[in-house]
Amino acid sequence: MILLDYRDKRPLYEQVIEKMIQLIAGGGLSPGDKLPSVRSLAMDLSVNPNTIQRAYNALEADGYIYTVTGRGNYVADPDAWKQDHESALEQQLTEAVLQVRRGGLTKEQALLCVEKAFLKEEV
Amino acid sequence: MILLDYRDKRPLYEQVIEKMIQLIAGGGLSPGDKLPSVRSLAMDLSVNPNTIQRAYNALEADGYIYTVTGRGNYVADPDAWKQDHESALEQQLTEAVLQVRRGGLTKEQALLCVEKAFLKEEV
Amino acid sequence: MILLDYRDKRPLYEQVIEKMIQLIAGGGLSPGDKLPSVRSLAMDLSVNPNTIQRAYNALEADGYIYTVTGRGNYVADPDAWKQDHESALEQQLTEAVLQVRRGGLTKEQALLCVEKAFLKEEV
Amino acid sequence: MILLDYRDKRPLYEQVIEKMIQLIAGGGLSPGDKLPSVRSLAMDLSVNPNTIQRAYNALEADGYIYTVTGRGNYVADPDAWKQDHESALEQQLTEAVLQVRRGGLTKEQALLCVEKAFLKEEV
DNA sequence: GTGGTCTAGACCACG
DNA sequence: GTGGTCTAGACCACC
Repeated sequence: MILLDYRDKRPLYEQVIEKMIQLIAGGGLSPGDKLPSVRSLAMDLSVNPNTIQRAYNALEADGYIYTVTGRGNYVADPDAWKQDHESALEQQLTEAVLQVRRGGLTKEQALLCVEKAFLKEEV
Repeated sequence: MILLDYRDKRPLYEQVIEKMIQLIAGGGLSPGDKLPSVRSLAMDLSVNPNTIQRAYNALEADGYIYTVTGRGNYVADPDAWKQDHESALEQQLTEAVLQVRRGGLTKEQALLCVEKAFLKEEV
Repeated sequence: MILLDYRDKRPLYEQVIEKMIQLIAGGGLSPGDKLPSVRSLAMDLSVNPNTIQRAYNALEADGYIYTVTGRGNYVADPDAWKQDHESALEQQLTEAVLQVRRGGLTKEQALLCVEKAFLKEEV
Repeated sequence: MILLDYRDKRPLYEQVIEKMIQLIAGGGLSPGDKLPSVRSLAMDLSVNPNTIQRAYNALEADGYIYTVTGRGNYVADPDAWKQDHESALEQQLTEAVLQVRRGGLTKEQALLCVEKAFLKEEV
């Protein structure tokens, strides 16, 4: 369901969050679907349950999932996060562009990068 | 000359590196110019000299500056890093775009972000 | 695993880097193998952990190893550095030959030195 | 007469020694020729006189020049250093070859480097 | 005075 | 316990 990259410098729970959001926003998981339990996913990924718990907490705080104590975690209704999600992505990208602009990259080069990133089939 | 942001999560020396590269690539410092000495810059920023040393070492390793022991650090010839620098920036941005794309952002939205980031006057 | 030469004028961390590269390039350490931890190697060599840290950082920057925070350091995939490594060695040797040539050594004498250096069994 | 490279990591006096030996062994300076005075060469190179003094001392110790107090420094008779000089160069190169060999370079690659270094016209 | 290296000891994030 | 960062203070080489 998810594959972790141990060479990635970011904390593992951030990777879990990112992958989960991708699954949810990409349609791999539909509203109401049950997420794997904290313990089982932790086993799957050979990771400490705390790591998964932390990720699920963050996902719930951001409205992507909701938790029913004693039953499990479920994908939330899209209405709750759709706009927030997109504006967050836009802000993230705008910040990245600003940074390379500070480094001296021109607008044309930046636009080319966008084109290039949207060329490849696989994501 | 440089201002550190203590709320920034990244290590201090990385901030120093980034700011210095911006100064050099942006023309604030010209080839042959002398950088502030390790100790004086450390004093200015209220930071340990080792932190500055580390940043200068990295800048030298990447060809942005060169060091003359007992004399100081100087901005290197642009030929050495110009292409590497730009291709690194492009790769960085492409990676960022790919990431938001995975999050579900469309190409149109991405292009808009670039426009937006290049609108503002200040950098 | 490694032996430091305290009479060597070069910094200790450079010696560690060199020995590690020899171990990796020489096959003494295979891709995926775990390196000794920063602290344990520091203990072994009676050296400050920072010194080892510095060497490992350099090795990672050059692609010889990769680091997983909280887990350890591992030998990287050879594809990443094999060509870079050889071309660096060749450049280093060519530079050395040029230097003795400037000193007046003939090509024949230089070739003899190579033969001599490849005669001895031990490396 | 001599040009210093401030980017060179070695001490300045070592550069002066090397350049002088090249001049002498290469025939740019003949036995009996007068070297520039410590003070004048120091002025020329914008360097502290101590640096030149140190180089001249080393050159005299190795038999390349001889000093007449109050008169100046002169190129010595080749018989004094010719063999020492060559065997020193050979030892230096052999050591360099051993080092790249330890790094995994093959004998064939090493021989190629020698050929390459002797191809270029300029020295 | 300059940069460079090393040590000692502290704190943090991750697991 | 793992690596990573930062500080403080010392010593060295070069100039």
